[in-house]
Amino acid sequence: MTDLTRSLLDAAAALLAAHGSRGLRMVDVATRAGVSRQTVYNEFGNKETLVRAVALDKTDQFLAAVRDRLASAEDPLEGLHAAMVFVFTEAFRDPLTKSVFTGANAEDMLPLVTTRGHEILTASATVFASHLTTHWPDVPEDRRGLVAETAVRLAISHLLTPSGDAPAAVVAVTRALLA
Amino acid sequence: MTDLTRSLLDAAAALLAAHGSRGLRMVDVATRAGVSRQTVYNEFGNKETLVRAVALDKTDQFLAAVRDRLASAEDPLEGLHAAMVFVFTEAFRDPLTKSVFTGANAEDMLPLVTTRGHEILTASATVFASHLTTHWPDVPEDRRGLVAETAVRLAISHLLTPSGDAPAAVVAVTRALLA
DNA sequence: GTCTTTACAAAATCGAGCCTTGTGTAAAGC
DNA sequence: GCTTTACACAAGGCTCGATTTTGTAAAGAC
Repeated sequence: MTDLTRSLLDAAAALLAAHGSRGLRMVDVATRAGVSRQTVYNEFGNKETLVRAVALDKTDQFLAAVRDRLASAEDPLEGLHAAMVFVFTEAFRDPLTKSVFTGANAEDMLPLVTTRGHEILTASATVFASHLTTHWPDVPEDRRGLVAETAVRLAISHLLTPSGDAPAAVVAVTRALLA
Repeated sequence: MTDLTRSLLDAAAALLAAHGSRGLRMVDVATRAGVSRQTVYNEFGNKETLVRAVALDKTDQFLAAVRDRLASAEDPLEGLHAAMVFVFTEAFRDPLTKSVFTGANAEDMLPLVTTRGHEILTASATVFASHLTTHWPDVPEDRRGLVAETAVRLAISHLLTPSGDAPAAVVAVTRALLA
C-alpha cells in the first residue's frame, strides 16, 4: 500500500466518523490528505469504492490487533482476556469500527454494513478458531468452529446491546465460553 | 382486553407488517377493524401509542408461545429444542416479530425498536431463566442468569445474521448451550 | 353508554419547479 | 504522478401551494 493510499484512507475514515457516509465529500477527503480531488478519483474511482475500502481497512486493522492480543500471552486464557478487553475498549472508542462490526448507526453508515454482516462474522470467527487451534488444544477439533463462532456472536451481541459496561461484557463473554 | 382492543391491535399489526409504521394510516386501521377512525382514537389516543401497543402485544404473544414450547415436554432438552424451533420458524414467518426482536427494517419500524433492545433482552432472558429453574436443576443457581442471557443473545444473533437456514441455527444455539 | 358521523384546526406530506452542490470524466500542464 | 481547469450530469435542498392525515370536539344513532 502506497503512502498516498494510506493517507487517503485515514482522511476518509476521520471524515466518515464525523459526518457519516452520506455527509462525506470527496473534496474534503482530498483537502485533508493534502492532495487534489482528482487524485482521490485516480486512486479509488468513486465514492462507494472509497467507503468500502475504508471499511475493509478498518476490519483488517481491527482483526490484526485482536490476533496480536490473542497471541500476547503464554496462557491462552490470558490471551483471550486481553483480546476481549481490546475488542470492547476499541469498539467503544472508535465509532467507525463499531459500525463496521455491529451495523450501528445504520442511518449514516449503510454502505459499511450492507450484506457484509456474514462476511465479518466468518472473518472474525476464523481469527479466533486459529487461536484455538494453536493455543487451546483442549477444545476438540470438531467443536472448534462452533466455539469460535459463538465467541464472536456473543461479543458482537454485547457491543450492540450492552448489559453493563465494557468490563462486565468481557466477563460475561469469557464466562459463557468457559462453561 | 376487550374484543375491540384485540381487533384493533390485529388490524394495526397486519397493516404495519405491510406498509411499515410510516405508511400506517389510522383510517385504514379503523376500516380493517370495521369501526370508525374516532374509535381508534378513543382507544389509543394517538398513532405512536398504537404502534407501541402493537409492539408490546407482539412481544407478549411471542414470549408466551416460547414459554409454552419450553414447558411442552417432560424432557427439558426436548422443551428447549421445541422452543428454539418455534423461535426461528416464527421469526422468519412474521416479519413484525422479527423487527421487534432484532431491530431489522429499522427504516420502517423505528418506533418498535427504539431503545427497547435491552428491555426485550432481559424480558426474554427472564422467561428462559425461569425454565432453567423449574426444569433444569443441573444448572447451578449462580450460572442461571448468564446461561439464559447467553441463550437469548445467541438466538437473536442468529436471527440477525444467519449462518445457515433455520434448522442449522437451532442446532448451533443448542449445541453452544450444552457445551 | 359506546360507537358513529360530521366538522374543523393544525401538522405532516407531496409534487413541481428551481437553484445549489457534489460526483464523475476529460484534457492540458507541471 | 499529481494538479489545475473545465464541464456534463445527477442528486440534494428550497420554496410554495395543494392535498392528506392527524388529532380534537361536538352532536346524533343504536
